[in-house]
Amino acid sequence: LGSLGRRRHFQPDEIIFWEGEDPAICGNVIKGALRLTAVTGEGREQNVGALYPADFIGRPYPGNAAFTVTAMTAGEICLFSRTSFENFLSSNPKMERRLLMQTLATLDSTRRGILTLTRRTAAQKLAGFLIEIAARDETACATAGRCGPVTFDLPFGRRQVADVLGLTIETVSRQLTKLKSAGIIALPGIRTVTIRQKSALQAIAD
Amino acid sequence: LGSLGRRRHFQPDEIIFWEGEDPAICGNVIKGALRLTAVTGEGREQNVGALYPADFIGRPYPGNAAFTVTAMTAGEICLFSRTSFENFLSSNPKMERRLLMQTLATLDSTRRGILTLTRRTAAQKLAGFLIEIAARDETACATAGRCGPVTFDLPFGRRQVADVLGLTIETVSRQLTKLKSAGIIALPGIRTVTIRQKSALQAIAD
DNA sequence: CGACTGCTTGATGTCTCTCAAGGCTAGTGG
DNA sequence: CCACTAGCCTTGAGAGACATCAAGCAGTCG
Repeated sequence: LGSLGRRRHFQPDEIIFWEGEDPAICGNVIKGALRLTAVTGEGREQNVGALYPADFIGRPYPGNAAFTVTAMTAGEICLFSRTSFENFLSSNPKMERRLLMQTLATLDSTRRGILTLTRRTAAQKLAGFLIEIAARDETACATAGRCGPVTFDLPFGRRQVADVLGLTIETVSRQLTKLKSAGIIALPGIRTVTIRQKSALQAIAD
Repeated sequence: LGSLGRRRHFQPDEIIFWEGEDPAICGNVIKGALRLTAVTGEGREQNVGALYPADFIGRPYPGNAAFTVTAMTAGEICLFSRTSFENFLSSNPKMERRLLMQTLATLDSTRRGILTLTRRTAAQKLAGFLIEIAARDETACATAGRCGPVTFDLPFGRRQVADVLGLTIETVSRQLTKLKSAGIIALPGIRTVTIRQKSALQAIAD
């Protein structure tokens, strides 16, 4: 698929695209995680989406990037120039269809995310977030037993968790300690989380 | 384009698709406006998007509808069965590309909407909402002078405004009366709004 | 050791929700 | 024509959740 692309590695917090510029390139995530952020008038950041392996990045057609793309973890992307990508799509209608399906799926999950951000309490957001991260981690590692406690690393710090969930770092921290006090999770390391009672966490997430 | 589609008219509050069913049809909006809503665990509704003429509706590939589609106004849609639509796309790669571009644009504006819903106060949300509706109405009618007061009808009631903005009807009502008291808007009718000081409204919206 | 960064914890404030009551309008039936 | 009812909107009082402001703590790097 991507023999005509150029591989590029990235480090955490590296910025791939800036909001407002026209990068004229697009590509696919191969490894790692990136985030899309927009900035409010007051200068606050808000994550509006995340990109994981196989996700599409950039815009295949002219226009300024609507969001800044920043690396959350180390990883790798495969970049194409826009023109070569367009040519590729034109000659591979199947790929174009696949891209369309994927974009529609992303749209659905983005809309679903709106619910999370608007109609949930901080506790619900955080519980849901932990479950989601754990699931993503679990599929990658497949180490954990179904019922036992699951341990994983958050791919980033409190600030970024807060930006994803639309909260402040203080609220994130308080909710985490509350979950810890309740015995639902443990925090063996600063970025390490152990889910001790997944059912309870699920109940909070609703 | 749509000679193979079936026309269907709809009335306000008519439900086109239910969340969770697999409608096996998709189509385009021709006239009117629809909204996509999701329901929280507690039974509260939240608008996650709106559909206007030329927007795509439904899913072109198998899968349950992620959201309920309800008419906001009277209007008309052009519906295709999924299979005929897929065939159409396969034989018209240009249409498929157009649909892809449109979906990407929708994704961008949906992500942009997340900012509005998470990082803005009730006053900011409502001010921005009024400006947006006014602009949409204005382009349709093109009656109003650039600087003078603009009068238009809200396409729906307080409850739906609240659902769009992620607020309660009480908060919407309070913010409206506050704007009225400040002389920024007038409310000649229950669903009619006059913008008296657009610049002030814009300043509040940020 | 001291500066720095990221996390936690506390005190206070404010915005919005919730609950509750009252008003306006429209439609209905006597 | 006038109660009467039903919806929708407004308005108020109170509570709760989260943000903000402000320290304090624990690692890390020079």
